[in-house]
Amino acid sequence: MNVLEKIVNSVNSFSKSERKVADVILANPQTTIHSSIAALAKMADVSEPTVNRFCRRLDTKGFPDFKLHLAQSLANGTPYVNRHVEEEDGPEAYTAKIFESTMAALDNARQRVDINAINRAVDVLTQAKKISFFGLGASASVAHDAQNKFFRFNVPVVCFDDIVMQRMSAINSAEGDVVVCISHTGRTKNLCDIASIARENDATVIGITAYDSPLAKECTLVLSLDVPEDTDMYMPMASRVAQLVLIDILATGFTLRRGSKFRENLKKVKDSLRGSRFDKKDFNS
Amino acid sequence: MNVLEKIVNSVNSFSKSERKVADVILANPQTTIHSSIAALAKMADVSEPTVNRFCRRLDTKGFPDFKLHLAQSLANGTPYVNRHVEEEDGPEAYTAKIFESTMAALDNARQRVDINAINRAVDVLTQAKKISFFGLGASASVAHDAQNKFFRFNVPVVCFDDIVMQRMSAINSAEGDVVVCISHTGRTKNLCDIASIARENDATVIGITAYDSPLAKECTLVLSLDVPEDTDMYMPMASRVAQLVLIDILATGFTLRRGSKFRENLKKVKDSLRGSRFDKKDFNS
DNA sequence: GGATATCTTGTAATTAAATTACAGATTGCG
DNA sequence: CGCAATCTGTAATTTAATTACAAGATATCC
Repeated sequence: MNVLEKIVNSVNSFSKSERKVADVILANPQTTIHSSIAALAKMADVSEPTVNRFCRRLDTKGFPDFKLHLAQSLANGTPYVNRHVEEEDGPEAYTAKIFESTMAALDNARQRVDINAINRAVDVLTQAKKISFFGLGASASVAHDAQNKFFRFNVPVVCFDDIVMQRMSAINSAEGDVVVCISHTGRTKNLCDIASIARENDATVIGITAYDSPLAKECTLVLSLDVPEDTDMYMPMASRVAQLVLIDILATGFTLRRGSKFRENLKKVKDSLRGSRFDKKDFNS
Repeated sequence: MNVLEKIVNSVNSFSKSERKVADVILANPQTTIHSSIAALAKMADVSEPTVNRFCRRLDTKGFPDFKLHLAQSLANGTPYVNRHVEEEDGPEAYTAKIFESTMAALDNARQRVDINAINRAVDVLTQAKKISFFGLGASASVAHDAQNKFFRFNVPVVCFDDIVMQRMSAINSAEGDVVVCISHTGRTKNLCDIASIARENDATVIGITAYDSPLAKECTLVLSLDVPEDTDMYMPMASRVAQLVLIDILATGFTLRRGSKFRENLKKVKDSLRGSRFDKKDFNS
């Protein structure tokens, strides 16, 4: 866990002097990592061994080790201890906060993601006769993006953001088909229906959704991200970015499984765009 | 700059012994930050002052300071010094690498993004009579996502991923309308045309695209991200995530500008979904 | 309410680590 | 081949961190 957070959490278990140390560190974390134990002790108006004991209490080997941990915490972002956007934030503040909170969400997702599930999903996808991506609302754009990636693999891919089309498509699915249902909450009724219908028709259903949600229950395989959504803005933000990265991972896994010969194929797809674009050289000259 | 990268870059300017040190550090960066200068010197089979000189050469104050910098570099991700996915990577490796490279790209974008441009874009958007989002290919899903965010603001929003519709829409634009063109490379001919047409019809054109690209030239205001795309996969990945975060930022800026009363409106939009979802309580019971 | 036990905190001594100064070795160049 | 410049290591010095111990504060129990 992040040392800074750890300090905040265990602030109650500190003694009076240790608390002084905590306050000084939280107030100037950046200064702390460039200070000696003597300097910090002076700032907090305590003795050097107290600082040392403080470090030990946070499960570090000593002061230098503590500084290392602190440096890592600081590197991981958050000059804003609070990453939530607030009313009075200017452009600089909210821009930084959104970048930071998105990165933090990704970091979180990385740690929690189930590698085995990803591997199995890639298995299933590589063997699919047809792949369908379904999402509604904000998740629809994720589904579109997935389509855009997977159609390059020369596999039949469909993507619908319309309930009726999704339903018809699901009813027509058969064994060997893979249906990917995308929903952050996993509580969208229509999408649960789709998953259920697809399963009844022997398709494999992969859910990119919250673990333990109604949708998850309907799926053959669940890829759970569990990104805590910042509800301040009443919009899906970080969760959707994590979903996209997951799509990237699946697509990458897919190409790796297919081998390097297959990769050349992707290059062809990319090169096919050349005619529709301004050439780099043309433009520079 | 990241110390690890710095080491890799300046590997040529090192002397023989310094290079030994560099090799050892690059091979076991995690071990390094927990070693004393003596231990590291032994591992690299050099003397302690050599290690110290090595640290100084990288613009750090000395060995402890160097360790601090190294710790920060490591915290920012990359246990994989090379973040590029490789043929022989297993699921664990490529999953981690994609998360890491995406986060690195976001961090990079955060540092380069032009706050003033964002602020002006928010200005323009808040005053728009109508907002149009246009993108093609991979950028189309970003445009969809933008639509999904901005339509909540009760502003007329359109989004087309079809060149003909885009063109018609652009021709119909008028003063006070804002057209947002999204393209990573900024070299998609059709989209450049759209931007040009929209401008001729007095719309304000915001480009989310590469600085100094043909598309950028056609825009009133450019939001440049300059995320270096990992071309190994021949697919837009990190760049598109950065674009999405930029959309989040614009949407957030928009709501902040409108004030807290407006925010309640967003809650209403979100609450309107309730009927289409399984209730949390229903499900848990 | 006082005495004892426990927990805190600081001082001083010790140990460990990093840095500097200097000298020997190596390499490059005339 | 020899001089100069650069590199590298040894040993001394300095600095920083830790430990041991004692004094003070606080709580507890009779």
